[in-house]
Formats: sequence, structure tokens, C-alpha cells
Amino acid sequence: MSVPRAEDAVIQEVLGIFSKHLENNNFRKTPERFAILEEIYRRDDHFDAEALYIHMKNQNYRVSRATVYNTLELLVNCDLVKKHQFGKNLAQYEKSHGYKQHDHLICVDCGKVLEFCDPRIQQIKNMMGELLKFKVVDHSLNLYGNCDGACPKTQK
Amino acid sequence: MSVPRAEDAVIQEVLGIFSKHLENNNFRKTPERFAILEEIYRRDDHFDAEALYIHMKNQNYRVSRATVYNTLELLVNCDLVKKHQFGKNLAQYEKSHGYKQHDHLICVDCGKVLEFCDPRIQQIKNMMGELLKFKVVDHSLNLYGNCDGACPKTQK
DNA sequence: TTGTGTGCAAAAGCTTTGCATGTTG
DNA sequence: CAACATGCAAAGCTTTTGCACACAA
Repeated sequence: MSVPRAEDAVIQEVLGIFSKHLENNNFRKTPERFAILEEIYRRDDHFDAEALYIHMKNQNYRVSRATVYNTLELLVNCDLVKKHQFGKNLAQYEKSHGYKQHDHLICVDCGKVLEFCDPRIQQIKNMMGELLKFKVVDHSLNLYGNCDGACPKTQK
Repeated sequence: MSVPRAEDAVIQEVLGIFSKHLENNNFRKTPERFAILEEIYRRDDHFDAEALYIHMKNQNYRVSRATVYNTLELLVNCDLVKKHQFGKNLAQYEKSHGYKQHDHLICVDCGKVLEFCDPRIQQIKNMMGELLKFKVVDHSLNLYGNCDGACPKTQK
């Protein structure tokens, strides 16, 4: 844990951004909040609130679910984390700083999530916003299917 | 309630489809199941399970939530109803027979839902499925924003 | 010091499940 | 008549909330 890591620079950066965000909004800089952010940026891929909570508990870091949820919301508000709703419950989160816009392909059999980019989405947003007189600020495009040969649960 | 309605033909059709679906799968044809389907096809737009339940109760039709949920699942399975997850909870449903594929624009302020069609979605599905070796069977594209001047809650 | 954040547990909200009863085939 | 569907209420699961205590400013 004491060896410098490649992602340390990114972590320093997002910690700084979060710190400023808290300052600007007169929120307090608590160790829990920074610990949660750091934990998120040391993880890869998508995760849910419970997994994050468990993971911090396993490292003997004392947090409550309430704080995890609270902090996740703060992080979503300052664009350091993105929240997704792939299934009906169990929201998924992912770190988002420095990531370009992308959408998701979800395997309905094994739950695997792939990412992809397509500029046509932006075109559709612009066109439909204009056409329907909507101010489109966000979107979510999920493709559902299965990952074919690679899917461990497809051999049913 | 005894006057023939314009939508009666559609209702007869979907009742027939549902009936066949139940037969084919050896599910029983209960009055509750048909009553729920009929109620759905007499309604317009999107609705949630609870609203449907309440609506049937108000007409003094005796159903339970369990049956409503159970039947909704059956209807989703035979493509007579489509299920959407716009927010984090409260799944929304809509009748889908004879409807062409469409996606949704959701006002985050007042909850209004508009529909739109764009052929580029299909292109994206095809391309990404091939590219990422995914068998894409479904998708959901939601655009979030607000309905501008028309939105009653935007004047905040 | 003072008010905001935290931990804990209980509550909330939507959906599912277990069990006894009723009904379809 | 035998299996399946229903109604009811209780349980499940994720997320939120209330309250007392702790701590950042």
C-alpha cells in the first residue's frame, strides 16, 4: 500500500476536485468522504453501493451504508461518479472523471457490462431535443443481449 | 360500459393472442388474467403496477397485487406489454401490441414521457453487436431533460 | 462551540413469496 | 380431483431516515 501507483496521480487529481466541490458548497471535508472517493478510484469497472460498503468494511475502514450512499450522491453531483440503473434494482456506479461519454452493452445471462461509443447518439439527442422541444441534458442507452461464446451462463 | 368502442377490436385481438399464449404454455385461463389485460388495453400511455392495481380495485374488481405482478410478467413475456425502468424504482409498463419500436424522452422535472423513433438506433445495435460479439436482443434509450416552456415544474 | 456528518438501526417503498383456499382443466 | 392460480400478509432487498454522538470549521 505504500508503493506509489500509476493511478496515484489520477487519485490526487480527483481528491482535489472533490475537495473544491465540498468547499464551494460549504460541505465538510470528512475523512470518510475522501476515503470513499479514493476507494472508488482504486477499483475498476462498475460496482454497486453494497459492494463498495463491504469492500471498505473488509479493509477495516469504519463507514456506514448511510455515508456510502450520501457520498455517492455528492460524487455524482460533481461528475466524479456516474450512476447507472441496468436492472430494476441495485444501482451501479462507475468512476467518470476523464472518461468520455459511452454507453453500455449488458449480458442478461451473466451480467457482464461492456462499453461502447457512438457519435450517432449525440446526433439523435440534438435532433430529438429540437424536434420535441425538449432540453436534453442526459441519456442512457443500454443494449441487452448475451455475450455468446464468452458467456459462462449461456450454456444452459 | 355497454357501448361498443373503437378499441374493442384491438382488445379482442390481444385477448386472443394472450389466450393462445396461455394455451401454448399450459398456463390457466383465469378471469383475473384476462381482466388485467383488458384493463391495460383500455388505458393509455404508461402506468405502473400499483396504479393498475388501484384502478382495478376502484372498479370493484377483486385482484391482488401478486396477481397483477404475475400477470404483467406473463404479458411482458408474450410481447403484449413492455416494461420500462425510467427512474430507479417504480417500473413503468405500456401496451405494446402493434406499436412500432420507439424510445423515450423523460422530463426530469415533471415526469412527462414522450416517445420517438430513430432508425439509427437499429444501426447502432447491429454494428455494436457485431463489433463486440454480442447477440443484442433488446435495448433501451432514454433521453433525460426537461420539457421547457411546457413543463409545469420548470418555473422553479 | 456549533451545526453538520456519521453510525446504527429502524423505516420506507416496490416487488416477491409462503400458505391456505379456490378454481381450472 | 389434482395441480395450479389467487388473495392476503409477511418477507426481501435496496435505499432513506431519525436520532444521538462525534467532529470539522
